[in-house]
Amino acid sequence: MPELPEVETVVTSLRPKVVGRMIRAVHIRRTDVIDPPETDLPKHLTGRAIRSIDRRGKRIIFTLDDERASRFFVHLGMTGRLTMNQPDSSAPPHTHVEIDFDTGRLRFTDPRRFGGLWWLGPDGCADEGMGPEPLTLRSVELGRRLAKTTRAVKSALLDQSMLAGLGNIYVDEALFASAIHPLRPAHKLTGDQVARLNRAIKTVLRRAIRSRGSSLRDYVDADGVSGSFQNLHKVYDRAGKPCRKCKTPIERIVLGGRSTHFCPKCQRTRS
DNA sequence: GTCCATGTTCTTTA
DNA sequence: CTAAAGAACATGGA
Repeated sequence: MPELPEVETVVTSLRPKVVGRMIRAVHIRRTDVIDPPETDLPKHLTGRAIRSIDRRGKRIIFTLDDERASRFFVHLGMTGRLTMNQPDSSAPPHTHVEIDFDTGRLRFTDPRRFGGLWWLGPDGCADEGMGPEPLTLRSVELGRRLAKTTRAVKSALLDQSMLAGLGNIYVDEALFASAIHPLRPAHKLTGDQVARLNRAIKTVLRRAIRSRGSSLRDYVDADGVSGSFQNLHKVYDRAGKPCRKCKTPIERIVLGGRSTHFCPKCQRTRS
């Protein structure tokens, strides 16, 4: 479900509800979504206030208002939700963690449990294994990174240590917007193609954020509201439908085990 | 029953 | 040794 635009939307919708608020209680309903496993989350969080909430890649980072700036982050995996609810409201199925504020109950639910909560501790840093942020990345730096691998550009862009925050939807959309074939080896992109790709990534992500993300199945923001960018997808989940630019049927292939959508006419630079 | 799914990580292969 | 490809994880919907 959640890629950079969805996570950004969760963060901005959650921020005014939790920043500056005191944590009154923490309920762990499944310990195996917490990492490290022995973390005593209620001990760390109860009585502390939230200083800030930020996004890094697909991670939602909470910084506590203690003198040591303790941190944890939530990753939504495929089906995770982070929503603010009425105090004392009862938990729906697959609720794993609840954090109570005076103003409401923050709830992490995740049926597939690919997501979780990671305790980072004092001065914790959520950057490990994360590539640069795509919204501020310069074209030369993207090119420098892509030149280091022979993998298909689609697979390279999905790698969070290459670039942090893109997932299957937005990689397909960005490759279409820059007219690059997903199978093209990353190191073979021309300078012009890298520049186009870098621009396309930013444009697609900004538009998706403006639409509050794509809701294909599970995704909602902190208020439980769906996004609408799925209506503006040009290739993702449109196999067999006419390309919005040239009417050629959109193709679907499997690349690295992931469904991959592209227009065979608009995205011809294959090798 | 089958296949598929917005993500990550571990294992296997080259 | 490293990079790349593949499998695995858990659940629900079509």
